[in-house]
Amino acid sequence: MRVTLRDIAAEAGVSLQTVSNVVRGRTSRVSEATTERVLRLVSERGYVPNASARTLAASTSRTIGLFVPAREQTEQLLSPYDVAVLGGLERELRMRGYDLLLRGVGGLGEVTGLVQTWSLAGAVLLEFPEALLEKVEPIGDAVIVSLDAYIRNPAVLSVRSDDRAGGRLAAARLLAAGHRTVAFLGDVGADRDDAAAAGTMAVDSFSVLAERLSGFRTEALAGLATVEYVPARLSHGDGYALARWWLDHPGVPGVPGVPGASGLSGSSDRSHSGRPTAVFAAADILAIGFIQGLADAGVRVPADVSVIGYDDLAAGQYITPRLTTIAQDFTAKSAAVSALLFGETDAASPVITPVTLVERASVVALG
Amino acid sequence: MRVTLRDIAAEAGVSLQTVSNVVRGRTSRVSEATTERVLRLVSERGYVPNASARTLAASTSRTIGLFVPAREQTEQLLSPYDVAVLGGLERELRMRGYDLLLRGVGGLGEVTGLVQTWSLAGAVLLEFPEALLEKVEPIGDAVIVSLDAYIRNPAVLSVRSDDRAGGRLAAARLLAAGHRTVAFLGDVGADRDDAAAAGTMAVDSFSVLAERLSGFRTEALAGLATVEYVPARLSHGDGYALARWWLDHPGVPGVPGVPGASGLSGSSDRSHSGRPTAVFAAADILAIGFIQGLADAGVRVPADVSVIGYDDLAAGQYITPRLTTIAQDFTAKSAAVSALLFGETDAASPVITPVTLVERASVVALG
DNA sequence: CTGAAAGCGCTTACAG
DNA sequence: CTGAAAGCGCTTACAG
Repeated sequence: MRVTLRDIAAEAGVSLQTVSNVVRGRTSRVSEATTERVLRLVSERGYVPNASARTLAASTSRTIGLFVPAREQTEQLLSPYDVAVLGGLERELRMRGYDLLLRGVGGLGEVTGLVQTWSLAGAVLLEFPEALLEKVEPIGDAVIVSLDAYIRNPAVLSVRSDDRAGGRLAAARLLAAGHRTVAFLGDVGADRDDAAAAGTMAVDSFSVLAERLSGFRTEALAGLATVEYVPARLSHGDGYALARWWLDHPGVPGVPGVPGASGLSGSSDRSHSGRPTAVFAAADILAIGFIQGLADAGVRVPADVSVIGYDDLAAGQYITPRLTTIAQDFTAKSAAVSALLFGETDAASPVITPVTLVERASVVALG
Repeated sequence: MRVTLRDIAAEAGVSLQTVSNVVRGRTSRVSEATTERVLRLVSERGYVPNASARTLAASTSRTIGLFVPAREQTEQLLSPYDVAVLGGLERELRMRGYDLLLRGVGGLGEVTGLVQTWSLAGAVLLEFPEALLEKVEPIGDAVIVSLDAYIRNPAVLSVRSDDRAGGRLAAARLLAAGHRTVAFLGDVGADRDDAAAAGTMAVDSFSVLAERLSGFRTEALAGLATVEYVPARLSHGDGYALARWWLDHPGVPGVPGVPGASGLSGSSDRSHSGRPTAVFAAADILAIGFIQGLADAGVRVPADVSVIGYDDLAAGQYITPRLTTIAQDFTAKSAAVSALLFGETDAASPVITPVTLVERASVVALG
């Protein structure tokens, strides 16, 4: 039989309520002597609180839901990016005595249901489309936090990296290496206002990418470079397929088909649009796929094209050449999510986490 | 205010118990008419069951705990292998109406506590050392399932791949390619009986790897090959570092320092122990690290050395050359865990899942 | 096939 | 600083 609060109370000769107070650390209301006695009993008898009873009585649990869109059977529930976020978050919650419920969901209704069923204290929404996030309505007192979304919905707090700065950093790095014909890989999606105007939410926008592109373009243009925008989903497969785009690209005039043609070097001709000598892939997974696609086609990175990624996933260090990338601060991101979840006053939504350039081997000076 | 069973009962004009029966699908005890009426009300009023009340009353929850050893702050909670297992498991549980609690733990005491606190129906233990698993004691009626462990403890069920067959498959593949000097990369750990004799459990054994080695060695020896055993932790870093081992290896007599020396071709001299021409890394992550380490040292895979892995993680397709490997059936593994968890009669512990050779590009015929 | 009672183990006010 | 009561929303026997 499991030992309950009542058992401890009986043995200690105090009321049930006193034991409850001690167990929850409200020792200011209890004399030192009884606190000590109760604590000893708790440890001796191996008392563990019953979370269900606690939740039922308090109508809130020390549990946070982590929700991810449910995938096809063959796909993984969690992307490497999700895993990076999850690691820090689980740790953060554990330190605070909270537990984590992990679920793939098919829609907003499910998250509402789950939050209610479990009396969750909060929910974090990973990889939810912005259009969906805009529709979220408050669910009791649960705090709802999204990652990497640019939304107006006050019911959903958010944490994201400084995407625009990241884009700028990437452009600056390529500019510094002498590149003047560059490309952005990533799908910015439908324009938010277009979608709204069309009266539909079916068309989603990916503002995170739009921001990265915006920062990248601004900086690149200021450096007198030509920027090409190439839509692509953030997947290894899309990156891989993009090798074709690069190969089929009209070459530099006068130097057709020759990658990294020296004729481009130092060029500041903005109207000129030859094959990019450097590429900014808006996510590492995309960059990795792209590099592999090129490798399979016999194109060398960075000798023929420089590539810079975004995220700084571990996988970026496992490829050849090691990926130069814009690193996210995953620890800061987890901490921010948790600060928002627990209503810490120093965190105001949206929380924007810093971004840094990680120099490795996939970007090289032109010429 | 949340709508409860009692609200529905009042509106429907039936007892609370009847509503409970309908909601739980025990419709055999309820007339069709009232079932229908109750169901309509449930959906109209948006009733969702309260998991805490349910768990408290039934003293068991529809929740499974997934426990992983807690890591250092900098490490990720979940390895790519864990992610592969988790994906299928979460889906399996979701289909059955179960939820998943994910936790990093510091010891067995924590899992016991968590199982009790949440009245978990079951727990799955990922990456737990076998020595620890042997010490697990029954926790109420909770089903405890481990992955990839060879244990005698009847309190812990287990699911693993056919490690020995996997080892044999790897050896057979290398043999078929003409390799006769091969190596096994992976840490078999302390011998189980040695550890027991020493009266300590601090020294752990890794039977999964011992089995893979055993299968590999048996098959390789039967093919008259020389097998070298090289201890290494299953990490990218250890694999990377192992490039040194290969480079510093005494070369083939008469052909010092020349990798893949043709003098070796077709050799069946078992006493001869030159530099391995092929390597079986007991986990993909190790194989990937090794390949990169070699690449950085200017050694080409598979031209200079062939490499075969184990697991078939997605990452194996993201490197150059694509990794030839022994694939685990993660879907089968998830299904088996779930079958064990829910006491399906067709599943007897240990469940051994099949393994297959996935041919890609990192193994090539010698010479 | 349906109903009234007891109880799961806590917390939340409210008294002393 | 400590205690007795009520109640959270269900499920589990047990009656009819």
